[in-house]
Amino acid sequence: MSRYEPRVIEGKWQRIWADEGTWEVPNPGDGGFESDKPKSYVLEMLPYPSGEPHVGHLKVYSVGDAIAHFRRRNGFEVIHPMGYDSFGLPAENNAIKTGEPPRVATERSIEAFREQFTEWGISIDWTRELATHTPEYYRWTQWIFLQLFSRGLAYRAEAPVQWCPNDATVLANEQVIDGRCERCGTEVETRSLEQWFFRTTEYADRLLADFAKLDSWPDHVITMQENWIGRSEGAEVVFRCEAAGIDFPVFTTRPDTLFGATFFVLAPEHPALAELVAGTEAEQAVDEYVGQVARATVEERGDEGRPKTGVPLGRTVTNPVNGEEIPMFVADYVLMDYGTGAVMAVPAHDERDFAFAGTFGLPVRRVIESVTDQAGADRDEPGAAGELPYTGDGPMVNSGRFDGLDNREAYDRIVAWLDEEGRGESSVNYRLRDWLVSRQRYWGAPIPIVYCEKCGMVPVPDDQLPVELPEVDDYAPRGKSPLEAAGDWVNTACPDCGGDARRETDTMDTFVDSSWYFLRYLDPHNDAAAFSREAADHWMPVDQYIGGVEHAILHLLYARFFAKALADLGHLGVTEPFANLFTQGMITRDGAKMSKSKGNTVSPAEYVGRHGADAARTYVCFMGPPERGGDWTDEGVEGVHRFLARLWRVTDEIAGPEGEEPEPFETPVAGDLEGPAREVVAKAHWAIEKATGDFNRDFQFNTVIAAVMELVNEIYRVKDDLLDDYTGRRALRFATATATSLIQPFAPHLAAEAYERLTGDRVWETPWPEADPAMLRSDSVTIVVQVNGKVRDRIEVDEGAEKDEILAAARSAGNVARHLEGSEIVKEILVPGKLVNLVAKPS
RNA sequence: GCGGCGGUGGCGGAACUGGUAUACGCGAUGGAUUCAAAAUCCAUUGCCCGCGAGGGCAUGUGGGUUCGAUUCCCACCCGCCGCACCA
Repeated sequence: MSRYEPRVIEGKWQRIWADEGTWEVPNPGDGGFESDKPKSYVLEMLPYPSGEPHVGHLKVYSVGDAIAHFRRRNGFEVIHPMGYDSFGLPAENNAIKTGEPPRVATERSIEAFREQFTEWGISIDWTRELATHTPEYYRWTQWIFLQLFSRGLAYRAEAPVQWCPNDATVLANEQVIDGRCERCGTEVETRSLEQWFFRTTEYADRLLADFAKLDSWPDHVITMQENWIGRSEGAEVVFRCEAAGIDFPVFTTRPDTLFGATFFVLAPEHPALAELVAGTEAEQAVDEYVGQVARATVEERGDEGRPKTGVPLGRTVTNPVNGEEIPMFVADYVLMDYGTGAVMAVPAHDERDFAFAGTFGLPVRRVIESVTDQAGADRDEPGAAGELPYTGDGPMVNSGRFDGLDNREAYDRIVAWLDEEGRGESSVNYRLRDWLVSRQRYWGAPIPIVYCEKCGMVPVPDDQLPVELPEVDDYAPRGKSPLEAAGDWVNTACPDCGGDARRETDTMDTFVDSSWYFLRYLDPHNDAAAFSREAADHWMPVDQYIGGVEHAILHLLYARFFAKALADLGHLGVTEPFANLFTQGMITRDGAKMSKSKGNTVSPAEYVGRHGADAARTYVCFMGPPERGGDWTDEGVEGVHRFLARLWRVTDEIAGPEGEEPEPFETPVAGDLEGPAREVVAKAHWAIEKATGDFNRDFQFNTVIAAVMELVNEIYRVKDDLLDDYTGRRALRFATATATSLIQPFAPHLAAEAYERLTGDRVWETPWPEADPAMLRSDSVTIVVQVNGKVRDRIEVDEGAEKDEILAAARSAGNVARHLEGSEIVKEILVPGKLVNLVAKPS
C-alpha cells in the first residue's frame, strides 16, 4: 500500500500538464481550434506582484480554477489566462528606500508568483501570460490613451485635485478615503494643477443603464457603483446678481421649493467670488474665510455634524420665480465640484440650509404643507407636527399661482415655466467626475504626448510607440515626476515639425493598465495591434470574472468605461466586459484581517509544502460559501488533508496494486445491484446530483465538497462487505471513481492520479458525470409522522404506496398511536415521500 | 442618518419551492489497533429531565400567519460592510 504523498503526485501531474500544454487554447484561425465547442472565458483579477502570493490569492485562483475545470468538463472551450499588474507604487516606494530599480524587484516578485501558481497546479494557459510593465504591453496602453485622445475622451485641464503630500502625487477621487490617501493614510490636500483626465462622465448614463445586462453581478456591487455615479434629476435655474452683472446657475433637485429660497450660497472656491466682493466691505472677511477653508483638510471639511460656518457677501441675487432679492453668502458646506458650486437655500425644506439659517438668523419660509393632518399621513415623518425642516411631500403654499398643487405636480409645472422663460431647464447631475489619470511618479506607463514650442500638444505617432520608460537614478518624488530628471529622454524632437520639444513626464494611473488586460490575453503576442478584433469577438465578454469586493468601484467601473469607449472606437463588439461577476470574501485569522504588523499572516507556500496544494485549495473552498469570508485554522486544513488521504487510501485499496492494468471500468446498472452495492452506487449518484446542483447554484463549493465527503464515508461503511466479489468491487470502484471525479475541480492532482488508477482514464478529459435518475429513487421511503406538528415516529413505506395506505400505517405506528389515545383526528396532511401530520384534539 | 449583508451546537457552517433543524468538517469523549505513541478505523457528541422507553426546550428578541416557520409578515436588538453637507 502506498502512502498519500501530495508533493510527489502534484509534481508528476504538473509536469505532464506543462509538457503537453494541457490548458492551452488556440484562437480562431490557429491550428487545433475547435469551432464547435462553446467558449467560456474564466478570469480572476490579475495580481499585483509584490513579495509572494498570500491566502487571498490562493482563494481567488482556487475558486476560479474550480470553475474553469468544471466548465471544461461540461464541454466548454475554456480560456483561463494569467498575468501581472506590475506597475505601481509599492515597488516604487521600495525603490526610493533601497535604490533597487522597481523593475528588478517587480520581476523577482513575478518569478515568485509564477512559481507558486505552478505549484498550486492552477490550470493556466501560460502562453498568454503578460505583465503590464513590459514595453510590449504598455505600448498598447499608450495606444489606447491616444485613441481616447483622438476622440476627445482624454484631455488635459487645470483642476482642483487631491494631492497626497506623502506620495507626492495626485490621486483620483476614488483613491481618497475619508479625506486620506487610500494607500498611505496621509491627509489629502487640495491643489489646483494641470492634469490629464479621461472623460468618464460622458459615459455616466450608459454605465448606469448597462447594469441591466449584468444580472448575475452581486447587488451590493451594483449599488456601490450606482452610489458612486450618483445620478440625480433636477433643474438648473439661473439666479442673477444685477449689481455685479453676473448670472449664477444652480442645480437643484427641488425646483418645487423655489419660492422658499431665502438666501443663496457660493462655495469658497467659486470663481466669481473674488469679483463679487472686490473693493467692498465684505472683501476682507471673505478672504479670511476662504483662506481658512483652504487650509482645512478634506476630512475636516467633510464632517457633516460640524456647525455651519460662512460669511455674508453684502450682495443679493434675484429669485427668478418671484423676483425677490435674497442675500448671498459664502459657506464651506457648498462644494465646488458638485453641481455649479452655488446653491439656492431653502431652509424650510432642507436640513443643511435650515441649520445655516439658524446660525445666521435668516428667514425660513414654508412652501410645502406637511400632510400630517390628512388621512393616512405618517406621523413619524420629520416635520409631522408641522415643524421644519420638512422634506416630504404635500400641497404647495406661499408659491403664487402654484399654491394648492401637489408639490410633485408643481415640480413639473415650475420647470416647464422656467424653460419657457429661459431662466432654467430640467437637468441631470452626477457625482461621478472625470477620471484623473496622470501621476507624478516614475513606475507607470509614460503618457505619450510631446509639447512642442510651435505645435503645442502633439500625440506621439503610433509607429513611434512605445514611449519607453527611461532609466533614472533617483525615484524620490519631488512634487513633479522623477522622469523630469531624464534630460535626454525629456528633450525630444516634435513629431510634427521636428523642432525642439519636451515629453510629458507624468505617467498613467495603474488602473489604466488593468482596464484592458483581459483583452490583451486574447491576443498577447500581436505586435501590430493591441488585440485582434476577431479574437475579441470570439472570446469576449468574460463569462465569469472572480475577484475581491475591494475593486467593486474603481477597477470594475474603469474597465466598464474602457469597454464602452473601445466599442465606440470600433475596436470591440461588446460594451460590458464582464458578463458575470463573483466576489469572494476575505479570509481572516483569529477573526482579524491578516497583516504583517499583527503577525497573523498565513503563507500559502508553507501549507502547500506541508499538506499539498490539493489540500490547501480544497480547504479554502470548503471553509464556507466562497462569497463570504472565513477564518483560517490549521485544524481545518488538516481536516481536509485527512479527507484527501482517506480518499487516497480507499482508492489504493480498491484499485489494486500500483502499475497493474485496472480491470475494465463499467458503470453499474441499477437492475444488477442489491444491498450495500446498490446503496453505495446510489450514494454516488446522489453525490453527482448534489455536487452538480450546488456548483451551478452560485458556486456553493463547501457543500459540493461535503457531498463528496459523505460519499467517501459511505464507501468506507460498505467496503469490507463488498471487496470480496466482482459485483461489489465494481460498485466500489464506480463510487470511488465518482468521488475522485467530483473532487477534481478542487484537488486536480489527487483526482488525476486516483482516477487513472481506478479507470485508466484522464479525469480532466472525462466529461462531468451525470446522475442516473433510476438510481436516485429507492424502492421504499421513510416518512416522518407528526402529531400536531411534532415528530413522533417514522414509517417505511413502498415508493408507490397509496395515500390511504400511508395514512393508515402512520396512525398505527407505535408511538403515534400512544399520542393519539383519547384524541380525535381532525385533519390529516400528507406531503408525498416526506411526512404525515395528524392534527388531533381531545375527544 | 441612508443602503446592503448577516445573527443556527463548544467552533466553521448545512437545511434548494413553508415539511425530519443542526448535513459536512473541526474540537471533545470512549473503544479497537500498538510494548507505547503518532497515524488509522469504529462509536458517541445541541441543551435539560429520565435507568430506559420516552418527554420537554432550542435557529438574536417579541408578536403574527399556518396543520406545520431557520424559511413568510410586523416591530425591535446586535454585528459587519458600503455611502454620508452631493443641493
